[in-house]
Amino acid sequence: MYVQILYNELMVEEAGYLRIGELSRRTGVAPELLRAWERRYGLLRPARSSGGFRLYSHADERRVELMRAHLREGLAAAEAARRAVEHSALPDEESASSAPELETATGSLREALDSFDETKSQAALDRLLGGFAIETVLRNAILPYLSDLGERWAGGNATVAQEHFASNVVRGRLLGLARGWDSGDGPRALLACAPEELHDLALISFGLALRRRGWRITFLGADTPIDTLVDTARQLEPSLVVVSATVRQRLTPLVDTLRRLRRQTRVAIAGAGATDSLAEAAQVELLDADPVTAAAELV
Amino acid sequence: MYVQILYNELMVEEAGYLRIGELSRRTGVAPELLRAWERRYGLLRPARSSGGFRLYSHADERRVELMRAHLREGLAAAEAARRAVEHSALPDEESASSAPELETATGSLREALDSFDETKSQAALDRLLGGFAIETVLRNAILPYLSDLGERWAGGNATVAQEHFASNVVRGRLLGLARGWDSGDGPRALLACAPEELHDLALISFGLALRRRGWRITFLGADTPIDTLVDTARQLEPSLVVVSATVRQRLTPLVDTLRRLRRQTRVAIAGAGATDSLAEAAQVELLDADPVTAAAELV
DNA sequence: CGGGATTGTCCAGAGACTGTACAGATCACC
DNA sequence: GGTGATCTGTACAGTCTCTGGACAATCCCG
Repeated sequence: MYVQILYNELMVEEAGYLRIGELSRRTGVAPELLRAWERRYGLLRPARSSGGFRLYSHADERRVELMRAHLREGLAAAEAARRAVEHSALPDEESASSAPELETATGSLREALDSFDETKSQAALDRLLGGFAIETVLRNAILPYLSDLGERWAGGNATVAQEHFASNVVRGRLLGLARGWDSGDGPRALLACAPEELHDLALISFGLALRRRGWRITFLGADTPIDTLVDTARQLEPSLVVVSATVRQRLTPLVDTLRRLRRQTRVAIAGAGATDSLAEAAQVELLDADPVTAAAELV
Repeated sequence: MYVQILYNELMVEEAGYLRIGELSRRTGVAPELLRAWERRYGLLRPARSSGGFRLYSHADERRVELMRAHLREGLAAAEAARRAVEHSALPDEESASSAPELETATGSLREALDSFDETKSQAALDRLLGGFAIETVLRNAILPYLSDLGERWAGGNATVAQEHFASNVVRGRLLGLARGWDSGDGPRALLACAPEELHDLALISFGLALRRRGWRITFLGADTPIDTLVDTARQLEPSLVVVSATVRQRLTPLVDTLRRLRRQTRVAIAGAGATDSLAEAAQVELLDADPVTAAAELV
């Protein structure tokens, strides 16, 4: 199923569909500048319409976002572009023969994690992260594997130890990618799991996806008491606070506090435990898509 | 081995990327002075853009930080530069004269973590891990900081959020160092925190220290149910199982199970919650030193 | 204390880097 | 056919950086 989704996305990407004005509006970068970046640094490789208009893909849009993020960090334009190009796999690289490769690598990741083989797991993650954009890896490999593992556990076909082992390998890797995610001058997001909630990987994924869009992330992690979250929000004055939980019960007691917090900051709840009615009761936003999509929709 | 890894890392990131203005902003050293330090002491060896602009690498940035630290200590500029160059060329050198440097870097780590500054924290960790053996960093910087943070929290001088934030930064870093720690052909250790126990950093530290002595590590992490630990021990047949907890109560219910597990494997308990009487009751070993020392004494 | 060495700062003129602007032509769509 | 968007190519201004040397404050040592 995920492979199918990937294919569809890639088709759309390959088809190219944004003209320069629309890309400019979305990214806030002047058309002249977009052309200059293309000419000078090869940042973008738009397809062309029959009449010669540039047609940009999702990947192009992402590259512009990356470029802007790097500029905010203070890098020179030439260097920012070099990194943006390097860091986001070229669309043809990611599409042509790679959907099977994605599937293969995901398969070996699953196998390695299931059998407590850390070294092989890291190698599989290397292949994934080396060949695909991080959003792709999260959405198509890591997150599906984790939720599948949860289901297998519920069905008695996986152990808690496997889940713990896999979580720690993945957590280390994701936190490694998170390095420096609080730098720059984008809006700041404060992320925390609800009290008693120990599943932080989806929240880290969300942070990474948000980071790619220029946000600054402050991550408090699992089992964060609501009082200290409120205090920290007051101290850091983030543009957004996200509280995540896998089950409803862990969010229910927070409703009143979140509603109060809502008066000073934008607040959202996320995770399988975040329901429509809870969001309504607390008068906060609901992030109900997968972490990568949620980050994309947030902007 | 770790030195080798570090070297490789430095090689990879050797590519220049910061222009002089940005390096100046980041380090707080005027551009003129940066050029003067390069000209007079050879402190920096920036690459050049095609047009002749200096392009500095991470290593250069670190050298400037080192230089500044030495200047703050009162060294003359020439001497400070000499040390900065020498030290950054030999990251594993732990001379007597570097104790102040260890202290300085630990200070900036504390400051950065306390104020939710992830980027600065990582930079401080870079300096620590670049300049000292990992055991030194764990024993003299990271673990003391964490226990101090715990005490400050108990005394009302630190928040849970600070503890959570710091834990996640450090956890990401340590798990990054843990990469591949299950490979090789040494004896295998299976590490887990007791049920409900969420503090896993000391246990990770212990795993890293053990790894340096040739062990293979399988890490299950926080809040591991005892049943799945026993199952996994049966499956992996490790040479040693370690269960860790910060308070006694989390180990007490495990005594009987551990005694049974003892019949098939060597077992130890660790952490502040592991007491003499518990170890005796369960007939298992007691690791009561700090993680690094405990690993050294285990052999 | 005096004199030399050290060290942080400053400058001018030239060139590099980068965002923006414009002219004249073409394209897309009603 | 008209209107708005986009095309190419070039130009330009503002900012940053370069080199090489000068200079004043400070330090060190006899």
